[in-house]
Amino acid sequence: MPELPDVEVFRRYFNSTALHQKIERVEVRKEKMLSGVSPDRFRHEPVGKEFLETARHGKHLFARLDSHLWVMLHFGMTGKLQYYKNPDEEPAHARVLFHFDNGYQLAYDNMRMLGKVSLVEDYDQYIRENGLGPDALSLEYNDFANLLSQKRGMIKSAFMDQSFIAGLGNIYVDEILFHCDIHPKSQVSDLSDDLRQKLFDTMNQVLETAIDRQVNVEQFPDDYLLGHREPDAECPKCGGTIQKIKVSSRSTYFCEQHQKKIS
DNA sequence: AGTACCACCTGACGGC
DNA sequence: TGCCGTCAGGTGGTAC
Repeated sequence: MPELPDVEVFRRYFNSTALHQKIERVEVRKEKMLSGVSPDRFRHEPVGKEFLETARHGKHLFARLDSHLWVMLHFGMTGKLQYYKNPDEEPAHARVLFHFDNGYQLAYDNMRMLGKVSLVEDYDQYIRENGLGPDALSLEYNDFANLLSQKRGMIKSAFMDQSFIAGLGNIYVDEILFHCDIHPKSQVSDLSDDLRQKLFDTMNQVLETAIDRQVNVEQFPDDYLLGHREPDAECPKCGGTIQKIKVSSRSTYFCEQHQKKIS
């Protein structure tokens, strides 16, 4: 799941559950999930502290413990959070757990373990060092247009590139291009000013809609591609046929009828 | 700089 | 039933 909207929903969930609870113990079940911090330090440093606030940049979630100490959570393809008291509510692949003194625990669950968990001292420096571009939802149009004008290659590849814009992934890039009537293999350099504006507006609209609906596919508007991601499905916008292709080796769905290559 | 491919992991599903 | 290939909403490295 976790693209920007999912991570934003996780962040709000974190805020309404684990914030301001005193940490009694940190359990690291899969040390491989940790990055840039020793298991020993990660187990001990948060103890006695509480999470004071959260922040999100792209698909990265940060929870602040101190003025210069954040826990960073990245969810890969299968990560999620669960806050619970009763042990039988523990998710199936809990890899790291924060135990609070109210008897609850926050589990970082990640079946495929493709994500990472870290301790970060300098938030801005972390974003810089990890080559993350500006967050997709905090971008002004002028900056967006400037970035695009310096970018080359296929549109889908560009929007998937986290160093270009942080937060979009396979699903939401397809969704945005679907609503802009743009073929995913179109070249960035072929975009008109009007299309740039449309891409920007659509990006914001799609991300905000997904967050607003809690990333619950059932509640997405009827004309969204999500929910019709299968070959030969009927396009919910124009009745055309949904095609499946590979773009930079990722499965890509689009409507062959209304998404034409710009040239 | 862009692209193509492999690798990291686990699990679900379809075909034989 | 069991084995096998393929696929999955992410990212990092490497080679052309």
